[in-house]
Order: sequence, then C-alpha cells, then structure tokens
Amino acid sequence: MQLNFNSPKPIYLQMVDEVKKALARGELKPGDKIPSHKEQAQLLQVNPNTVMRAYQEMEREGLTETLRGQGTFIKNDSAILQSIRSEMAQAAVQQFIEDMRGLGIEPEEMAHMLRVTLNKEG
Amino acid sequence: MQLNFNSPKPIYLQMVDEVKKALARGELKPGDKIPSHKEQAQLLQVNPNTVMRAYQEMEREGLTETLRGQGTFIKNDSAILQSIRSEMAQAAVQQFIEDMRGLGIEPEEMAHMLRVTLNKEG
Amino acid sequence: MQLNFNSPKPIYLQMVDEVKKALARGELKPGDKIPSHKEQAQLLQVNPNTVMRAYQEMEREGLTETLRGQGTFIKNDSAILQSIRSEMAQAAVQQFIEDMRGLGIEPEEMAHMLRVTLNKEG
Amino acid sequence: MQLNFNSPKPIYLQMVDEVKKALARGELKPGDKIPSHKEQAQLLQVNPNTVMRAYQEMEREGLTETLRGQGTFIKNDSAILQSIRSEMAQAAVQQFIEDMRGLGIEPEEMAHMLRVTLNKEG
DNA sequence: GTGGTCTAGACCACA
DNA sequence: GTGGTCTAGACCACA
Repeated sequence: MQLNFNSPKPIYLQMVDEVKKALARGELKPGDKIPSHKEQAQLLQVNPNTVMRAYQEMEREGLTETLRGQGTFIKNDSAILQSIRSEMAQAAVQQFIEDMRGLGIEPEEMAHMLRVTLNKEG
Repeated sequence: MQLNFNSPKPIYLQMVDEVKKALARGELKPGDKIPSHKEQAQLLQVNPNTVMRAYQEMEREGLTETLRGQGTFIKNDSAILQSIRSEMAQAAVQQFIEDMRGLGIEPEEMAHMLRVTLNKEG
Repeated sequence: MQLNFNSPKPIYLQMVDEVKKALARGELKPGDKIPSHKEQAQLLQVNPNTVMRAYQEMEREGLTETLRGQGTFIKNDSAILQSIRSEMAQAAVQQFIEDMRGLGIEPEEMAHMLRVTLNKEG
Repeated sequence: MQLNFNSPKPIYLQMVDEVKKALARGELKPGDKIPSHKEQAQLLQVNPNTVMRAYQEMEREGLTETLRGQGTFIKNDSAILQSIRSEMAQAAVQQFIEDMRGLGIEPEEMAHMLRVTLNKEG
C-alpha cells in the first residue's frame, strides 16, 4: 500500500482509497481478510489508531465488515463493490478534464497530451 | 477564483494554484497588478492572513514581486512564467495516468473513457 | 436466548440478563439445570470463555449454584429469585420514564404513546 | 450534559444522544453554537479527542455543521432535526415494551406499572 | 491476537 | 482560539 506522508490528504483517507483501488484492480476480493489494525500499522509504519480510523471509515461506507475477535473482511454482499471501479475511474476522468480546462487546454489537446505521454512511457 | 474549503489542500496553496492557472489561461499577464491582500480577502471571504500567506508563497516561487506602496504584480522576467502551463498540464496528465493505473485500467481504456466523457459533455 | 453482538453491553452480561428474564417469565425454575458452558457455547455460537464468565457472574449474584460433576443449577433458596421480576420491571419503567423525560415528554404523553404503540402492535 | 462513565455505552455516543435530547427538549436550537471540543472536554472532564469523536459523529449524521475556525453549529436546514424527538421517543417506547415482554409482563400491567410509578414520583 | 474506547499531548491550517 | 490529524500507549471484551 502506497502512502504519501507529505500529502495534505489525511493518511487514513489515503488508506481507504488504496483499499478501493486494490478492489478495483482485483487484488482484493469479497471475503478477503485484511490485516489487523495492529499488523497493518506495523507494516505501514503508522500508528494503530490511524489504521483503526481508516478501517472504521471503510466499515461506515459498507466496504468491510467485522467479525468479533476474528478480524475485518471485505464485504461480500455490497452493491458498492460492483461500482467502485467505474466510479473512481469516472472521478479521475472528471478531475483530469477540470484540471486541463483550468489551464485553458482544449479537448483535442487533452487527448493529444495523454496519448503522447502514454507512448513515451510505453 | 475557485476555493474548496473542504479540501484537505490548504487554502493558501489553492490560491497559488488558481493564480498559476489564470496565468496559464492568459487571464493574468506579466505586469498585471493583483488585488491587495485585504481586497482579495474580502472578495474570497477569507481571512487576510491566509491571503498574505498565499502571496508570500507566490513571491517565494518567483511568480510575483511587490513594489513598496504600489502593490503586488505578476513578474515579467521570470522563466517560470513561460513553463507554468506545460508543467501543470504535464502534472495533470501524470496524475490522471497514475490514478487510472491504480485502478488497473489500461492505456487504451484511459483514452477511450476520456473521449467518451468529453463527447458527452460537449 | 437473544444476544446482540453489536451492543456495547458485554455479551456475558447480556447472558446473565437473559437468564434472569427466563426466570421472571417462569421458563426457568429453581432447581432447573442449565446447559454446561461448552454446550451453551455451541448453542449460542459464542466462545466457551464468555459463557464461563456469565456463569461465574450468576454464581456470584447468588442466582445459581454448581454441584461438582453434576452441573450448574438455578438456586432454590435465594431470596433474590423472588424479587427479580419486580426489580427488573421496575428498572425498565424507570429507564423509560427517564428516557422520555430526557426528551421533554410529559407523563400523560408517555402513557398515551405507550397505549398507542401497544394497540398498533396488537 | 449527563455522562455515565460506568456505562458500557461509549462516552462519545452518550454525548451524541445528549445533544439530540437537548434538541428534542428545545434547549438547543438550529443555528446554536455548541462549545468547542476543547472547552467541552474541560466542562465534562473528558479527553478532547473523545469530544471530537462525538462531534464528528454528529456531523456525519447531519446534525451539525462546522464553519472553518469559527466552531460547530446545530444545522438549520436538516429534516433530521424535525424527526429526532418522535424517533427517539418511539425507540424508547419500543425498548420499554420489549423489556417488559421479556419479563413476561402483559400490556395492561405495563400501563399500570407506568401509571403507578408516575404517580409515586409526582 | 482482534476490534474498540479512551487518555495525553503534539502539530497544523485557518479566523 | 477552532477544527482536525496523528502518535503513543493503556485498558477492555471476546475468540
């Protein structure tokens, strides 16, 4: 999991997004157990309370569920899971367009710059 | 100037970016005077200290210069000005690609989704 | 026996209360044997340690007694048994009045709302 | 604000309920400012973080809103506010009926016990 | 070991 | 001063 400690975006929200992305990528699947908050805290070099906060946020969003004393699991029955990928992708597209428009860049140039950069990076 | 008071990104940095975007769009030009921090504060419904901080940041980045008693002006001789547009655009492109990759989306699909959304929004 | 795993009230205390209620209802009588902690644990899908703790609490309150090798039984000679029903009922009434007062609801309205709800539910 | 530090119910949730009750009683009104979390913490002899958690929960439930650097206020435009009183009252009634049923007490006796206790306490 | 609450206290952006 | 994030660490019920 990638965390940016210098970002103004709170760490616990970065963690929520990272889990969503892992779900979108198929690296996490419904029913999967995610590490305990203490384990995760050690892995990420972050305070256990910060992890707890991320986990509680995911629970609140219906992404995970907790089994008493057994751990936290990706929820199985949530319609949310289905739509995460397309929603997050759409949000990224919108953000991109807004950023580029803010710079006075026209649609054709947006597509062009994207193509060029993708080619350059292989 | 668009400010998002709920964003984790500090308002003073949002203000700096807004000025850079206005430069990229050509709405601000070298030599232009920008409002005094008190005026600006009232315009944006923001504390004067916050505007001050934004202006200091711009000065530090070489974007503006302050003439004693006359106000703050967009700098004329800065090489930075030339490159703002392409730098910020490139950053937006990179961010977009990174976001989409994070979701496991392939280059072709990135371009496709961009095209579709641009068409939909006219 | 009804347990609420999401309640902040510890499960072992919920279990004690459930036994008291069964006594009040007359479903359990002095001298009755209650299931062994292992049996009970399986019935309720709960850890045996949790049942043990509930049983210890009941013993401590004088509700039950354990006969070496024979099991745990509802006590016969306890004055406590006599008063459980009225005590718990009185506590429920007090709680109700307190809750309603906390909402600024007057006695007549309390009685009225109770009547209405009882009628609705048949 | 009444807090019970021995209750298994978390303090931060007790605080949320207390605010709701104050709203139901009309002691708090839309637009009212509630004490800063640091002030409240000192008043209630509780850790500031615990108050923060209560306040964030209220914000999440749409009960309050926060004005940057100015404090936390009871929300004005929320339909939730309208229904708090009746919802909480209905919940109390339901809880009471359930408690009494659990003791094997019939509807008439519920009403009777309520009347008696209300009379005794004047 | 696992989730969860709470305390104590630092640090930050903003008004 | 006001909201907000984060660290460090204690304590609890439950598996």
